[in-house]
Amino acid sequence: MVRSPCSHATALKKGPWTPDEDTKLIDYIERNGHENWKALPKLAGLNRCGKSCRLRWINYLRPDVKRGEFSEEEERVIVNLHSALGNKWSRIANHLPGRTDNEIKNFWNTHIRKKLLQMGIDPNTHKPRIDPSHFLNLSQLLGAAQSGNIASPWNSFLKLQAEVTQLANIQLVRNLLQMMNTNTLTNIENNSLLGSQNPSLFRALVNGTTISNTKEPAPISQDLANPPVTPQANNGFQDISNLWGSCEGGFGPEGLNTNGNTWSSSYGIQTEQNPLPALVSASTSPVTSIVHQTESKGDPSNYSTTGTPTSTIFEAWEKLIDDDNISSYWNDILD
DNA sequence: AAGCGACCCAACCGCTGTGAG
DNA sequence: ACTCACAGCGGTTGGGTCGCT
Repeated sequence: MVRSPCSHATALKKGPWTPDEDTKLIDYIERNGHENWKALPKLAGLNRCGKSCRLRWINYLRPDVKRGEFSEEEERVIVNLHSALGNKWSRIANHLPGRTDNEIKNFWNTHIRKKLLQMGIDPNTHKPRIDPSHFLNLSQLLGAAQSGNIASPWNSFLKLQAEVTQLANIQLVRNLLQMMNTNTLTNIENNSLLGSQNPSLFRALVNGTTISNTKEPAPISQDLANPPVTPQANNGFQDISNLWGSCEGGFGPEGLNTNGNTWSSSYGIQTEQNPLPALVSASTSPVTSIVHQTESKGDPSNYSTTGTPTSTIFEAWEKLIDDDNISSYWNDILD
């Protein structure tokens, strides 16, 4: 392996760049360009290696570098792209004019990563950090609740309400996971998603509908068709899928789920309609209350531009998790 | 005000990809 | 086919800054 000249050129200066060095580098590149980074420092009168000059120019001195805080839109794009591309910072940076891979990488590690972790989402897999055993416990709880002795109409109502609430919560988890595993594979690098928040994506979250690309037949790149997926993440997905299958039976034939579709056993893209019916009324579920708030705004396209409190996946999660009524419930699932 | 730890980010390091010879 | 040199990428580091005690 050929080592970088910088690694053994100890006579060359390292560390932070001085304003004088910056000026020299800018002046030279503006006059002569940067076709040969190796030769550039000597020609520009800099005691730096070419690699260092290149990095300084690309990450800081380039005139089109955008400085300052990342916007919410940029953050959203980064998350969407990262969910499909992984730590391909350079490719992500291609979609954010003026932002460098280094800057995006730093922003991810210092801000987004923490944010995702706080929300109970694994920043590597973009899936909720779920211990399958918790889901088993939940399944058992639901089964026990359903098989409990119903002593009175009031008791029956309370049980039904609890079940409906939990069903709605589970459906949100399901929609999130489905969306993360479907939408990101089919829509990333598609301008309809990157340019602004995708209304379909949010509808999928709140309604349980599956994103499809019927309006956007843009070809899927090879990377997106075969995204990097860790075996561990895949297993977790299957576990949840299986669990959901068991929950379907548990909720009975009263119309809560009658379609019979099941999750794909892998990261295959589901193109059929969502097997789940519409959620129950908003008054009975904290989840559907979120849905209700948003849908009441009318045109789904409004979700993206008005900055409503539930306009992103993150915010939907945050709202849900922050709700005192169900915080303990989510802690069980997400912690 | 001082000490300390957490955080941020520019820069470095080491590796891979690629093209020329 | 092979070697070499360079560009580019992603992970990591360390110095500066900030906030808390």
